[in-house]
Amino acid sequence: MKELAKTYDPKEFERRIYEGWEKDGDFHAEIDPAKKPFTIVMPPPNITGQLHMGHALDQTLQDVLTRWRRLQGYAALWLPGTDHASIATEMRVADELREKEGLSKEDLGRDEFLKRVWQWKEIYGGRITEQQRRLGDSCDWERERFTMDEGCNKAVVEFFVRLYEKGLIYKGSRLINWCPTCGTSLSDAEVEHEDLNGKYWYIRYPAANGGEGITVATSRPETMFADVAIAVSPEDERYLDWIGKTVLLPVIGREIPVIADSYPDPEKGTGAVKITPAHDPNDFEVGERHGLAQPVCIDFEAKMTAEAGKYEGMDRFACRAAWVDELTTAGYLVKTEDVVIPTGKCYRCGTIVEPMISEQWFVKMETLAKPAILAAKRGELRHVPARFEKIYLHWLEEIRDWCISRQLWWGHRIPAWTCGVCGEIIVAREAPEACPKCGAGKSVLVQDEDVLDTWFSSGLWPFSTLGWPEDTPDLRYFFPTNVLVTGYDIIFFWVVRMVFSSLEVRDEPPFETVFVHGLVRDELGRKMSKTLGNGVDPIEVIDLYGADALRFFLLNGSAAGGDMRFIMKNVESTRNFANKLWNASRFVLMNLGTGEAAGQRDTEGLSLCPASLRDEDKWILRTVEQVAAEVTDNLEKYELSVATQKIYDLIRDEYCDWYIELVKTRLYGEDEESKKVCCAVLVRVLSDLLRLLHPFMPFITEEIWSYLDKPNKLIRDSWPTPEGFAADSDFTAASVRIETTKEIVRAVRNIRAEANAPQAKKLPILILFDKGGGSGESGGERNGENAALGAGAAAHIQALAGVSDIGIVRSEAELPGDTVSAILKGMVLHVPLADLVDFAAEREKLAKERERLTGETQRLGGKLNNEGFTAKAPPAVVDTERAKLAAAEDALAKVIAREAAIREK
RNA sequence: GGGCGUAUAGCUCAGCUGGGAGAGCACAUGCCUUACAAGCAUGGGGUCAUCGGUUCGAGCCCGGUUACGCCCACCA
Repeated sequence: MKELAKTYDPKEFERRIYEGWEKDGDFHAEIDPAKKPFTIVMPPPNITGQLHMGHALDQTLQDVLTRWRRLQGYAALWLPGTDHASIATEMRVADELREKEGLSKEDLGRDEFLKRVWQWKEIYGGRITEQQRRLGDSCDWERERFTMDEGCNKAVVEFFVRLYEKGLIYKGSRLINWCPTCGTSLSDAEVEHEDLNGKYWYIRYPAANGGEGITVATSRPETMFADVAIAVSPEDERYLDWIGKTVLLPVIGREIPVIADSYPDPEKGTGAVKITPAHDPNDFEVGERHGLAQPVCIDFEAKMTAEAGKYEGMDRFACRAAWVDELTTAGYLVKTEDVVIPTGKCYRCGTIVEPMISEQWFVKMETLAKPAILAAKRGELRHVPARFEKIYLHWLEEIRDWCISRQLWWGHRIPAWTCGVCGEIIVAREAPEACPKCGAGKSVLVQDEDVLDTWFSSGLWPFSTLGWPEDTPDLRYFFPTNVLVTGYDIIFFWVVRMVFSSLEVRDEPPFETVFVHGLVRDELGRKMSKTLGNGVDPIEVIDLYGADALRFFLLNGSAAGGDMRFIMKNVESTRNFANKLWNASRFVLMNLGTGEAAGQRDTEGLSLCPASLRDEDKWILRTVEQVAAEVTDNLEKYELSVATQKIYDLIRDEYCDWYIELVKTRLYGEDEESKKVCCAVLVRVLSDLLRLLHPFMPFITEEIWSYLDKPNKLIRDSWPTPEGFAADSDFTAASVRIETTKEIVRAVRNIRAEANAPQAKKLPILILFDKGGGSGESGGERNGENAALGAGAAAHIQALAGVSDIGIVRSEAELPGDTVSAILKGMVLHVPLADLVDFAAEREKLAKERERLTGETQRLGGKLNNEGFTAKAPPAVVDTERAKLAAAEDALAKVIAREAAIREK
């Protein structure tokens, strides 16, 4: 006979359970016309490294949703994969190459370098999927994808060509963000802004005719070498006379015009702005408007060009210092001002980005963004929590053309060829055989060296992974997907791109819901990062406490898109919860084991004949059903942490602390029939609890389930469905009786603890029922009293509260003098404690209680006398308040009576 | 310069569409009760940041203030 081990040891079974699922294909989603599909496409982790705690949260949320829907009978597909992460991976591999072999990627050459990256991908990609297995991810590994696999590559090329053919992709020379360290262009999203301490240098540009000239402020004096004009506002009276005249670049002596443009703001700086089209986005636009030249004084390595004269070859910042010195000496520096400068930095390496003019490929955003904005506004795309829609819309409304070419090797090569003879650009799905314009042969057609922004391919992820551009069965069945789970930090990087890409080729959003979660921070609330070294490895936590405990902890703390702190010690409590369930199950199994064949352990199917059920059985069945309904509702609303909490309470409080305790007298008793019934209920309820908990704690639930001799595995079983217990008046009445019993037990325990009565000593109790309380039956008070408590109540109270005898008294007069009392609904409970009774303390307690109840009755009375309340509040609320008042008045009367009774003691 | 979030028990945080505040940890007391000391029982502890408004009624809705945090942004 199988027994659960004495201690919960997740290491013992988590791997085994996972291997079993995988081996049996339990994660595989079959297309089934009889079932509804449920699809989540996993945000592909970068192959740059390993999963961190944020991934663990992200993955757990997705796994909960997937497992839950799978239990509900959906064809649930969670499609996994990894991202090639063009720039990030290339940097990592190049770093490794430099450190280990002292080689640059150029030393290796493109082909050889790419081989190395593919090797890296094998190692790190495998490491990531291994971590996902440890977490318990129930994703369909048979459908695993990679953003650079054949199918995804095909999708990227197809998408590129289509956009190009529609005129939505163009090649042009424009001002882009350039990272001198990574040696590539960047999209706007890849630039992070940071406020740095800097200066404004006020520099005088003398008039060409030898006059005083114009003073301008600049934070970047080193760009002066590429100045082509001074711009002023046409409405700025100070400079009206200057328009059309010229000034000289100080020291350099080059003559530049003063032009009028709408860009300068008279309120800012000196009102006059130096114009450097090649190194500033605003100036670039001004330059375009006025047809100005675009001299370049900083090159792609952030060094000064020949334009800077003697500074040629100098680093841009070194040049700045030297140049300011020279200007100062020459008397052109008017003043300086300390100021914070918002500075753009490369999101990968932190280098200050240099705006550069460069020929790049761009996606025209305006036409693509519009439908994506509409989809959200029409509600075809829902954000949870809703406030994140603002971030999404804001980004789309502000969006500018997207620079998609990168001067890198690792990524999707741009499907464009240039004809060496006539210069024609050919964009095609496959390498062209000849130039369509001049007919030149293949040998002179050169493919663009650049690769695409990594987000270009991830934007296609929800459908490229399902087979697009082919019209596959998977695509037809599983697309559009149901929900996208992601952190708020990549909404604009990624979510918007998936939406407009999908709208472009599929004419519908790629998912119904974007479920947004927050970041996992360290114990001090700081972002976990490599540089701080404060990251916690999920695997480390799993090794210590188990994957289930980690998952439950993450879920519990991940409410409503907010950030959460990861506190290692607190994972202990969820591990302890798992241990609790483990032991409760062990207890149930031990009791089932007695004298029964192993094959009969699954007593769930035993008909639960209502007549044979006791109050506590009905109560727990009803409670579980209610909570199951609530949990289902919470999951539908993506309130995962609320659901987690409810299941926790149900298992811990109701099942373990109450039901199992209530049932022990029967299990240890002589009544075999009753024993059988409660065993059936124990197993039945345990089964439902395991079903409810499985999405959250998949391992332990599957492991325990395996001891229940069920016909199938839990992962493929079903979600609990209501059977009408909650609505059954018989079950409801039984539940009320159990709640009363619990009240009495708690009251006795309280009295015992407060009075310091020995734990082991059995105490008698006396119950003074309210006059007429619970009666109404012809048999008189006695029957009414029994009805209030139920047949099994006495045994329950005796067992759980350490009570010897339960006496019923009719009046205060029948009581012994030395009791401690508790005022309960419909009764006063007395515990005779003889010399242990502290009447002074008792009076104090009662006085306090009287005060509280007096306040409460006044408050409620006032409320109910207020016509505004009775007229306007919903009837149900008024009824509740009336009942509360009645209860409070009743309790108050009893308190006063009790006070009177012990006044002389 | 815009936008957003958070402020609730000593700590970390819940609190669903407004009807007198909860959990975990910590703390105190008593228990080796035959599933569990990774446990059981009991208890103490909160003018729900602040000011004002709406309402019969506000932790929750509205406005102001303060503190901390985040995001976006091409201002010399």
